Amino acid sequence: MPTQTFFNLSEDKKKLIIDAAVDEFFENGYEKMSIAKMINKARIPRGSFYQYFEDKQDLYTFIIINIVGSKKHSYFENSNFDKMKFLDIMKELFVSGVNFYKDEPKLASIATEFLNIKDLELKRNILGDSQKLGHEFFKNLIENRKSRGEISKDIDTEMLIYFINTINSSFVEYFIEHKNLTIENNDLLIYLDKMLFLLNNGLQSNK
Amino acid sequence: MPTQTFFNLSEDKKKLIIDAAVDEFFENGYEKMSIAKMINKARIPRGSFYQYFEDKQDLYTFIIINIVGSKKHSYFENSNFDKMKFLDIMKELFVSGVNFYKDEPKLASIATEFLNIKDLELKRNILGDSQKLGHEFFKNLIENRKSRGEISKDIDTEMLIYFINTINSSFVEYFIEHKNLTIENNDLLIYLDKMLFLLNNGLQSNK
DNA sequence: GTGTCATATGACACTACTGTCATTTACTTG
DNA sequence: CAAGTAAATGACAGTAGTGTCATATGACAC
Repeated sequence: MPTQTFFNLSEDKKKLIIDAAVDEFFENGYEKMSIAKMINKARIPRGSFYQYFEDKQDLYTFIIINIVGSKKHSYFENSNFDKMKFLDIMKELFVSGVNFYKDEPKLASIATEFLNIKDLELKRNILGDSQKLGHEFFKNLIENRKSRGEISKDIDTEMLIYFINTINSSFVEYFIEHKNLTIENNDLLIYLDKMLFLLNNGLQSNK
Repeated sequence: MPTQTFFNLSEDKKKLIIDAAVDEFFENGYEKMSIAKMINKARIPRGSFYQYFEDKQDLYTFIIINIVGSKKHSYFENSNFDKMKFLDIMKELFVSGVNFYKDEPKLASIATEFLNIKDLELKRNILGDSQKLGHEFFKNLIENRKSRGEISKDIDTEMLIYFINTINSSFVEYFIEHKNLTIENNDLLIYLDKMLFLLNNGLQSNK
């Protein structure tokens, strides 16, 4: 976490620093991102950076949790899930991911890179216990829907959670690679409906 | 591609170099992998390396295509797909991925990292046209199965290809993270069957 | 105005590489 | 063996960073 000195800075200066850091992480990824370039972009002296942050990981942790995490969260929070169909919740989850990407492409990109980080030690250092929250949410949701008969009890919950996380992140990646898909012209929603159709009915679709 | 000088080396020396390079790529990933460390491990002089390879990307390309690619390929090649059920082909695809990981964990790891590379330019440089081969294989397979009535024609082919690729790589990753799953004690196959069940029947499973 | 504290600053020493090149060595063949 | 070619070698110059530290500056308190 940054030092008190950093938090004492004016909002403008903090924003200047964070923006430059986000740019650098976005452009070069965690590994190749260089503090030298970032302080150059933000036009702050080298010494100052080390007065604010311990090192690159310290800066990254702050950005992932306090910048990326908090903004992303706000996109998937406001609905009354209890009354919604499971597939509609999934749809909203996927769409909120795309909307986040559209509004904050750099932050979304950084988030995606973070999710794909192989170094689990680093990931754990950064996330602490908050990684479990998403898992709990899905687990409760799925088990609730099983009891309502909306999801077959033959489906393994853990497997379905993994499955959903996988296709969710791949859906956003697919959107990024095919940027001509947009929510506005509906192509994206058509694609999404195809995917949810497959998820719901399986290959045979003959119910 | 390596120079003729490299190919002229004895098999032992080539193996020594490739093994050291594979180790380094495995341990540090493409970005952080250092030629300095690798030549140190292989105990070849710096000048020699540059007599064999142009640079890191040249070495990487060679390893991806001629070492990883060719070995991986051999795991999913020998069956008579035409007579098999679609789900059994999928099963074999997933299992062959796990078997490859078990026999060649470093190579499999390098392959997974390669698939997740964000720099599409680099990826294209390395793969050339061979990236399209896998896609064609699945496309033919799926359309063939649609005409046989094994897969519903309501399913979008492109989407299904993407879907399968996604869950395939996620399946191997899931296996890596849960190493207690093994083919020997059947846990892995049970998990795989659950996944294929979901893929086949969808969430409702009430056909 | 002086002391004190927080903060700002950039030169510096250090680390970890990369790619080159002049020189040496080894191998081959007439 | 002598000449000629292929390959091996490691010192070197250059690049791109990291983290530190002595010093400078500004602001406020008395």
